[in-house]
Amino acid sequence: MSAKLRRLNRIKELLNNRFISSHENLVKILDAEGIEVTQATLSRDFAELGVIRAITEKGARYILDSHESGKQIAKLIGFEILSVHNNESLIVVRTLAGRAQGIAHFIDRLNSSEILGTVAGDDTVLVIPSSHNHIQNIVSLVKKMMTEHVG
Amino acid sequence: MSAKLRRLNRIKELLNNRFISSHENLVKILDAEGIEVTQATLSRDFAELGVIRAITEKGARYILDSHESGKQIAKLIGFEILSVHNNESLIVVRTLAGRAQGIAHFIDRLNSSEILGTVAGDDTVLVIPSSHNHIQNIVSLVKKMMTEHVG
DNA sequence: TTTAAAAAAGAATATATATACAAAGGTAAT
DNA sequence: ATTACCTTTGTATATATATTCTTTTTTAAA
Repeated sequence: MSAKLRRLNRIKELLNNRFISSHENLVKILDAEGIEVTQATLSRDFAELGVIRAITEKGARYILDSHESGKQIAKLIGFEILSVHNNESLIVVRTLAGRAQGIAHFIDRLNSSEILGTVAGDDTVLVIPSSHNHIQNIVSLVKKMMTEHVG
Repeated sequence: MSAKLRRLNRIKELLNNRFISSHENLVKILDAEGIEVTQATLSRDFAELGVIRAITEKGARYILDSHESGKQIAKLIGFEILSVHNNESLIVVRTLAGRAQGIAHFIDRLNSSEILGTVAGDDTVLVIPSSHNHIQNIVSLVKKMMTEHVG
């Protein structure tokens, strides 16, 4: 993986988990992690990632754009799953932008025989059941996992 | 109604209907309408209204942070869809390389109850229907969207 | 109406972000 | 390895936004 890609991924994580108030703010956080970058580069990265700036009570906050509004996202803390739904053949788990891979990994490790596998995009995880009969069980399982971990 | 309230209402309208790229940009538009205001005041108004700034291909755009505003953002994504097909359980949308995330995002923002979610790779978007019965409707929806926005 | 307090707004400026340009780094073909 | 090209980045700076300080306007009570 290229240095840039690594940086972009880390930026996504930080935007989801911390209150990033300015480019310079993020420059320092990344620097402390050994990722050296200038404000100018972050300006470009933000454009590339589709980052938006919301004005909050605590000043500006940079967040990843997703299907939720800026304010809603800004309020979210920790690794939350937004929803779990299904149709006749699949289960769809919605998460925050950039979180899907992690959630999918977590689901994989449940090692359930009822789950054939998962496919993760950026903010959506597809769970493929080993049989349509297992769909409700899997939905329950994921919802339970969600409450246990979000508390 | 106070002058300030009148201004705030007009600002909301303008943010919804026009591409506002900066405070100064809006200062001029308002001035042309006989509403005199400085950049500093708009800075305060934007904070009060919860305006957010999105970085688009055409530069910054200021939008209201509301559920409606998501649709505004979506309109900004320029894209081309190459094909829309389906089987008994899924819809597959093919796009140009690198465009899938944007298309998926756009489809998400349609906020259709018939769509559970999307998963995007590089040039392919998987659309998961909330029921198999909705597949034809979704195909039509996406095709309509395609002609409206690419035409 | 006068007055005191609060709210709103402007001017100047501090702070923050985007970009032009140059340089460095990477890639593919020869 | 060399060339030509494309991408990425930094530096310096232009552009844009937020804030401090001050003045003006509005509001409410007497």
